[in-house]
Amino acid sequence: MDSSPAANPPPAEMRRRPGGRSAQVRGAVLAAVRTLLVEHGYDALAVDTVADRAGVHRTTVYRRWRDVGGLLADALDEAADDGWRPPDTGTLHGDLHALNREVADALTADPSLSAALIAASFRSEQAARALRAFWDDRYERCAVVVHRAAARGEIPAGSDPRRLLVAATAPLYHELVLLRSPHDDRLARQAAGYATAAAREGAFV
Amino acid sequence: MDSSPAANPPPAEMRRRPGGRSAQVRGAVLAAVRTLLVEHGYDALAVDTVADRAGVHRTTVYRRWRDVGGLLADALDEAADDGWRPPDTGTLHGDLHALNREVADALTADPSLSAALIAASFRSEQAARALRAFWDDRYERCAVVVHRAAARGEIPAGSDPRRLLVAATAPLYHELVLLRSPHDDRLARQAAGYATAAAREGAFV
DNA sequence: TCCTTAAGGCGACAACTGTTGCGTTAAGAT
DNA sequence: ATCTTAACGCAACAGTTGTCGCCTTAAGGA
Repeated sequence: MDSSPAANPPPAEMRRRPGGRSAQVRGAVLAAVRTLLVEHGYDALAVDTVADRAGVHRTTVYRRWRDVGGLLADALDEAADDGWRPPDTGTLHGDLHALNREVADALTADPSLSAALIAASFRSEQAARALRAFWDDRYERCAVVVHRAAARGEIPAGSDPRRLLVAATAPLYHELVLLRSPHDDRLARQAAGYATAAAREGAFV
Repeated sequence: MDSSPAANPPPAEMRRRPGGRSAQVRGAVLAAVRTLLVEHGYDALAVDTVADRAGVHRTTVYRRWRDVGGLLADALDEAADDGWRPPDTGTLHGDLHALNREVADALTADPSLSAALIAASFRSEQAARALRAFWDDRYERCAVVVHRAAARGEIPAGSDPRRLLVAATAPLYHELVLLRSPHDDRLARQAAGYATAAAREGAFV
């Protein structure tokens, strides 16, 4: 490749040794994580298995990612930069319902990255941090849903977006993740429903 | 049903060999579980550690409880028969707030049995089942809170107790368990608040 | 081209997890 | 008092998880 002596601008925003072996290893390992997760679900995600599949030595994975949670966290970070945008259906209830449907789909997908990360977050500090960052980002992006509703006059101005959004989505997480209830679209709709009702009453100002 | 020739009344409700060695072993093991959980938290709850503390052989624990989740599940079953009753403050909001305070206390206790069980439920089917049964029981007992509110005319008759209770408690679980937010009594109060508001609007009928 | 040095490869290791076969104990029945 | 048998104790075992020290590789700078 180009080995020009002068004017050697760093190719990307990555420091250290950008295009080198490290990057290749990281790519191979994260690819292995994704593949194994899709093929065999969370249970297949042992550090050994991932290293094996990536053609990399165990110790390398242990040193760079520490545990399965670290692997998932890194994989999530890479995936979080998608240009996801919240739904815009024209009503608060419609937006929240659509949002809850997305949440339900993510949680009940066959090998669910979300579910895997939640499980991992109880065993790995890295995974817990990544999950929290992911959710913070999502709630941030969703704030516009609440602002639009306020602008339309559906709910009082000054309603706290995060609290409203948590109120709308939490029952779904509670049923699907903690109580392991079977998935039912009524859950998504009803949760959106009473969050909307409470918001109209000014419960989030 | 009973086809025993002579009247042979079973001494207690436990079958098999009630007062014998099995019962002693079970008692010792569950006591060890409680002790270790209080002293060192969930992390100290390895099968080996429990067996050691109980003065019982490892294999015995593995055969009877299978894993840590099984131990926690059994410990929870024993503890679930306390005569717990929901608060009765005179208003729906007061009851829900008091309830949420109890939930928050249970979740933020230093070594929290609840938190340990939630974590274990992701790794053990037994623990997941026990936790679900525990919650079902609690929601059942709490239904009276909703019925009283309806009787007082605070909320429409026919409001679904379970859905209302989930709506009131889920945001708390979401913040404390999933998002790991720092504990703040406002969480408990606000969640009780908008569940009450939505209930008044008839969102749970 | 050569040098420096993170990062990766390798093997050994200890600790933990879970299972199996077999002998022993003791609860409850005759 | 004796018998039967479920449950326990025991030891050996295999598989997994995570760490360590040491050597080798190759990226990037001179």
